[in-house]
Amino acid sequence: MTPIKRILFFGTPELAVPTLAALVESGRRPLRVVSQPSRPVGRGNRVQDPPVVAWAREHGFDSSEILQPEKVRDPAFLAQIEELAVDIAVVVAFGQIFPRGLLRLPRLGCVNVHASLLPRWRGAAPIQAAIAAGDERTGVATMVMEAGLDTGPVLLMEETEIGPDETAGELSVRLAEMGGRLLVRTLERLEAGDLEPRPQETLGGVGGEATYAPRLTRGSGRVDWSRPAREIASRLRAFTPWPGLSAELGGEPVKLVKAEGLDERTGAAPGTFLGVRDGRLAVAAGEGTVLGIAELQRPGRKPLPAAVFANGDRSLTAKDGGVFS
RNA sequence: CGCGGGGUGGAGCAGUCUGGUAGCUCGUUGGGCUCAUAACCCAAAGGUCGCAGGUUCAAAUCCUGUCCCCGCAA
Repeated sequence: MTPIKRILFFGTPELAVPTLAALVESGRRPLRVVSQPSRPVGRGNRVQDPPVVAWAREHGFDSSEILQPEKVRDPAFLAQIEELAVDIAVVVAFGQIFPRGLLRLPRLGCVNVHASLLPRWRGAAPIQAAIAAGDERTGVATMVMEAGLDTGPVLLMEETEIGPDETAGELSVRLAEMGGRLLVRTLERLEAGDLEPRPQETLGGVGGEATYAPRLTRGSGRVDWSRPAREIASRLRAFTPWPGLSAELGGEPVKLVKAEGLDERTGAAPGTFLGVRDGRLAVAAGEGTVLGIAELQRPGRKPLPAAVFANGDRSLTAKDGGVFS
């Protein structure tokens, strides 16, 4: 028995909130909640607290318990942490790389909640990467952090299926909840002393080979019409709700909001608009496949069901129009 | 004063730069065709062009102000 009482929580976005909530609900209220600094965000450039900070404030954490260091490797911040003499640090989607010094500070080290079946999809965007790659299963893992990014030994891992129509946004919500519960179980078992960290190389390929999921870039992804429809649809789900996937029609950008592969073949050039099928725009994709776009959006406009979009959009009916690129 | 898009009949849009009393697709209503139809044909109804003011012989269109909606700042 090694009681784990003195806990530090590191997290920033919405994705991290359920984990913090699970900690608090399980009676392990962190000593401090650490997030990225509040920055001017949103229309009008107003300063907004990150979701984790907002949640903490609403749940009884006062300002002295919330830390928002510009850089965690700042000596003053590290000294502050050292003084707290914590047992463990819990990290989920924090957004800054931990220096070695910080990794060593907690008595039991730092535990990260990562949304993939390690060692598959290490890195910043594991959820999106899994969907984009067409994976049927993914999960969450708790692991002991070490200097390499997401390379540390795994404590617990839990799998789940990726729904055929599930978007990254939807899957994130589920995994965040799962991650919170998994973390609590991890702490319980660490406390009980019956949990051995397993190096990722010894996991027997649960998550497959080690792969890396790079941070998604700002700005929308671009449809590659030469790819099969199913692949385009997977990428779309992975990039929903952010950063989105767009194409060009009639010289203007269009964002795909919802699409799927159709049971239809065509000899038409990729990108060619084939007509409306059951409320979807059928567009030729790679290898003779056909993509069915159910919902799409013009810049500055709201998302429209394909049938409605087709009524107003002239590019589709123009003599030489009707080609996506 | 962070950057940008938009507000035109019930829905989605064009028209605004190069002022001249409003157009397209869908929907709605009536009629026709058909064994029948969400299909097709014909016809009709429906808009103070966000709001206010200004310029003009004339403003959806130009100018000024104002309200509202939305995207981005990863």
